[in-house]
Amino acid sequence: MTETGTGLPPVVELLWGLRDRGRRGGPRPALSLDRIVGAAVELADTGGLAALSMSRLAEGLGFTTMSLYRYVSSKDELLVLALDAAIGPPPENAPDAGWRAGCEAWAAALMEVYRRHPWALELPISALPAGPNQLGWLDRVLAALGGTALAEWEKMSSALMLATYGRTQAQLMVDLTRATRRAAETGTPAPDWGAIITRLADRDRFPALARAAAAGAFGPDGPADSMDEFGAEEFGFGLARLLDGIEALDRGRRG
Amino acid sequence: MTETGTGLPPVVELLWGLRDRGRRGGPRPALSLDRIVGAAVELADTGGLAALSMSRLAEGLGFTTMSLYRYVSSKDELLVLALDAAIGPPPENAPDAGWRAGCEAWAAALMEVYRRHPWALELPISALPAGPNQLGWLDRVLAALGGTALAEWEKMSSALMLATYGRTQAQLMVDLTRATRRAAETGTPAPDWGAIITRLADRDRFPALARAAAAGAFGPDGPADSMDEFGAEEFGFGLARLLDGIEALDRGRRG
DNA sequence: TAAGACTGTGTATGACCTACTCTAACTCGT
DNA sequence: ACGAGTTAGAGTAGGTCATACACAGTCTTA
Repeated sequence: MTETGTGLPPVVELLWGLRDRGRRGGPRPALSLDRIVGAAVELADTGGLAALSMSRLAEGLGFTTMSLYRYVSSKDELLVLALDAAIGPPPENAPDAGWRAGCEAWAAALMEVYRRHPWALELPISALPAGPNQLGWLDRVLAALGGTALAEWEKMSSALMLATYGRTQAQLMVDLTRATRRAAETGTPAPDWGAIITRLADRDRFPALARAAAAGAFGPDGPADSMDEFGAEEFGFGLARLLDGIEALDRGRRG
Repeated sequence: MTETGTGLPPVVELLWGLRDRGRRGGPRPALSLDRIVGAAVELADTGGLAALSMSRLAEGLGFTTMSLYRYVSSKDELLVLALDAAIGPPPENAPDAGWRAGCEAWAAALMEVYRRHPWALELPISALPAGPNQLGWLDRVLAALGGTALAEWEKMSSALMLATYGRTQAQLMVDLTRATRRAAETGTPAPDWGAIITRLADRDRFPALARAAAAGAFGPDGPADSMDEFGAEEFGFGLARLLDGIEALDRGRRG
């Protein structure tokens, strides 16, 4: 058994590097947790989560599969570590830009992280964040929200909303680019969600949906059609509403 | 090959039951897609996504594993079908309750769906919704938003935000109950995220986080601690902000 | 220098998804 | 009524995956 006595869950200890008790014997380790996690991130970056198997990972490192289990107790544990590593340190806040701009920059940076590591979107968000990088990001958005008069728990809730927004928006971006790229590769036209909906949205059964489809709320002329236009209007709509809502509360709090 | 000539993607055809060309020969089918999908939902409901394997599913139905592949081309396809089936038909809108109450009720109903089928939260949201039930839900929230002066694409974006909110909130609920239940079963105390954060949030490295932790933004006294209090304050905070933001835009639009 | 601990290896197991083949059942046109 | 064609489900088998376990070699420490 590996007793470290911190009382923290094992994954958290690994995340924070609290397992580095000095060696008490045995061969000098040729591998390291950092190398493993780094290689895992790289592998997932290039081939997606499906490409990240313990055997492929070990092979890439030049070790046997089972050697990885000296550093990680399960693949799930490794995924948690890889996620925190992929997220990386948070961006610095511009100190005097106002809380709203700070939140916007933070959300944009988060989306950029997901764009670079799309496999992070495939991971089910199982537990609340506990890694140093995840907490770093959380700290930064809480700091940005420090410019408001919200209570601390309200800032926390707002931070969660912002993080979710970034994740969702990144998901849309990634899906779109994937579909576009696949269409270009295979020659088949990209399955056009707008066209599909327009076809399926029966006017009697789905009146509101049919109206939206007819108005081009999605589809070839919708604002979310091409990657280029993606940033223009629709991109920031949800974020703007969310920040408006926070701003309204802030104004109310200030009296 | 199975040419149906609708031009729709294969999964979509299955979702909408467009594959029911009459039989042209062969034994009378003893299985059916509906039975398979229904059993899959049931299996996932009781044992989670991990319990849903093609072999277990077939065994429960009294058929061989490979027989399922006469109805479904891959497990992924089955998951899409199971998801739409689990979601079920949308709730009816109260006609004259106002758009805000409508959206709130819709979000609550969505969370209830996720509570009943927590495995749906484990599915990576791969593509945009296209199943009849998913489109039904989308139609209902668009209808509720019909009470605003928003443009159609703005309603669509708002609907996405609301759906994401419901999903995220359900995720939190499910995580919480899971942790609580596991703690009760094993006797070990539930890993208290608040306590962990409080321990890890160094005042110098994570000042804003440390402040939040000190204020009890999470932790034993935080609003999200027990399942009972969960609904009280924090529960609706994000939704309220979101709806405030939409309402502000609506007021602006109305002049 | 002996004891003990630890690292990486090799082997093995069971679960999983799914491609392919085969047999028997059923429909339809004649 | 019958033969041709089609299909449903069974059976087999292959490949990948996560991981449990035992072993041999290597380094620290007393």
